[in-house]
Amino acid sequence: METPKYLQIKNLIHEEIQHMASNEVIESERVLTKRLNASRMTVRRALDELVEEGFLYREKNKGTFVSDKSLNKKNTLVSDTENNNSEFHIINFDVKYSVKEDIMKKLNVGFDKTSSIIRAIRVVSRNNKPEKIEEFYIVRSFIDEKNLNKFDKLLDLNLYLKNSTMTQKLMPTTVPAKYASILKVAIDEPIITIEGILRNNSGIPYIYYRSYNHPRNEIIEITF
Amino acid sequence: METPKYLQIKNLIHEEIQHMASNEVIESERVLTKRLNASRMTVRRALDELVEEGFLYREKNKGTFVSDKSLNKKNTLVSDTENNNSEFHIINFDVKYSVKEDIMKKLNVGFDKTSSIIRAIRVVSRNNKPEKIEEFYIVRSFIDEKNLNKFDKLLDLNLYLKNSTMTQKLMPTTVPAKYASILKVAIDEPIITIEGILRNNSGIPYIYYRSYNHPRNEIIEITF
DNA sequence: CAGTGGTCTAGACCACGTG
DNA sequence: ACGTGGTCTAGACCACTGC
Repeated sequence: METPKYLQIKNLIHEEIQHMASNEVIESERVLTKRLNASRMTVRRALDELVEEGFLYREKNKGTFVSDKSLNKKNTLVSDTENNNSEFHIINFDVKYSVKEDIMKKLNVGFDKTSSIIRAIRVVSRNNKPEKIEEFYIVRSFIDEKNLNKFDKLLDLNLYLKNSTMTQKLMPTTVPAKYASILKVAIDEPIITIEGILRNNSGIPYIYYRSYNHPRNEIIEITF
Repeated sequence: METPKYLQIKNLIHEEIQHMASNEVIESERVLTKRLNASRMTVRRALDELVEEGFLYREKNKGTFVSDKSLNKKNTLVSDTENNNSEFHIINFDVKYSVKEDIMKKLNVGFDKTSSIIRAIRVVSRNNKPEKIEEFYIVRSFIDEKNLNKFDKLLDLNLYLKNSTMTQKLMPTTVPAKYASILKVAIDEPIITIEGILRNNSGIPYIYYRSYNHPRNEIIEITF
C-alpha cells in the first residue's frame, strides 16, 4: 500500500468534484464508504482534508457540498512553483560564510565560519512581467545535500512547511534602488516588502527571506 | 455530554503543556488513552488539532513534542479581540441603503433598497497608539438580529470564519487624507491597505472590509 | 524487543432536518 | 421514519527507532 487509502480517496474525490457545480451535494459518507470499500473513519479523513482546504463544506444533517471554486484556500505570500505559471529567473547564487550582520542574527549563526549560508536572489514573473524579487538566505547545514543544486526544490518554501513554521512580516516600503529597474517600479513608489523566517520544529531558524513585491493588486492575496 | 470529549482532551493537554519546556516529549498516545479513559482515535483527534495549530509537533517512531512557544500559528491580518489587548474606538456606525458603487458591486447588492448595509468604522490602538483604521460594510440580512447591537461580536471577523471564507488583498498605498491625522501618519508615507471579502459557504459575499495599517513593523505578521 | 506514531476497520449512539 | 454529519470505541497491523 504505497499511498495511504485516505489520500487515494481524497485525490479521487478531488477529481470527481471538478466536474460538479458549486453547492451541489456529494454522495453521503456512508455511500462513499460502500462504493470505495473503506471504513467511515477513512472516508471522513479524506473529506476532512478537502473541507479544510476549502474544496468542500458540510452542513449538519444535510450533507457535504462542493464549494464555490473561488473559495479554495490559497496563500500567495509564498511563491508557488506548481500552479500559477510563474517564471523564475535566478540573478544571484552563491555560498558565503558571512552575510550582513542583521541577517546573521536572524539566522542565529556566528562569524566563526562553522556554517555556510546559501544566498539566492531571483525574479518571479508572470507573462513576462516581473512581479517580485526574492532574496533567500539558507543555512546550508539544514539542507539535504541532494537538493543543493536543484533551485526549484531548494527555493520552494512550500516544501519546507511540513516540518517547519514560517513567520512573515509585511512592511510598507519603497523599492531598493538596485531593484527598481528590474521590477520596473519608480524609486519612490510604495511597495510591500515581505520578510519571512522559517524555523524547524525545534524552533531553530534556518531560512531568512525577503521579497519585494510589485504594486500590482492581484499579487498578494490570501484566502482562508 | 456538553462539549465533545476530544475537545475536553484538547483543552486539557493545551493546559498541561503550558508548564512544559519546548521540545519536551509528552505522554504517548496510548498512555493518554488510558489516563483519559478515551479511545486512541479520540486522543489523536485532540492531538491532531493541537499539532495543526502549532502547539505540538510529532516525530514518527519517537513521540509528540511541545513546540517552541513562538511558533503558534496566528494571523494578525484580522483584528483579534481576545489576546493582544487592543483598544477599539468606533468612529462611525450607521445603516444605509446605498454606499459607494464599487462596494455595492463587491457585495453583490443592488440599489433597490431591498437590503440594507451596516457601515462601521473603528480605530484599533494599542498602548494608546493607533495601529489601524478599519471600515466594515456588512449586508444586514446575513447577520443575527441579536448581534446587531454588540459591536464586539458584530465586528469580530474571526467569529465568521467557521462558516465562511475570507479573501484578502494587500495593497501598498498612502494613507487617505481623512485618516492621516487619526493614524498620525504623514500624507505621503507608504502604508499597507488590506481589503477583505467574506463569503458564506455558498460563495455569496456579505462582508466587505478595508483596513489602513500604520507602518509599524510589528503590526502585520502571520505565522503558519 | 518494546514502544512510537500512522493508518484502518466495523461497528455504535447522538441530534437534527426533511418528507 | 429515515438519512445526514458528529462523535466515539476497542481493537488491529505497519514501519520505524532505540536499547
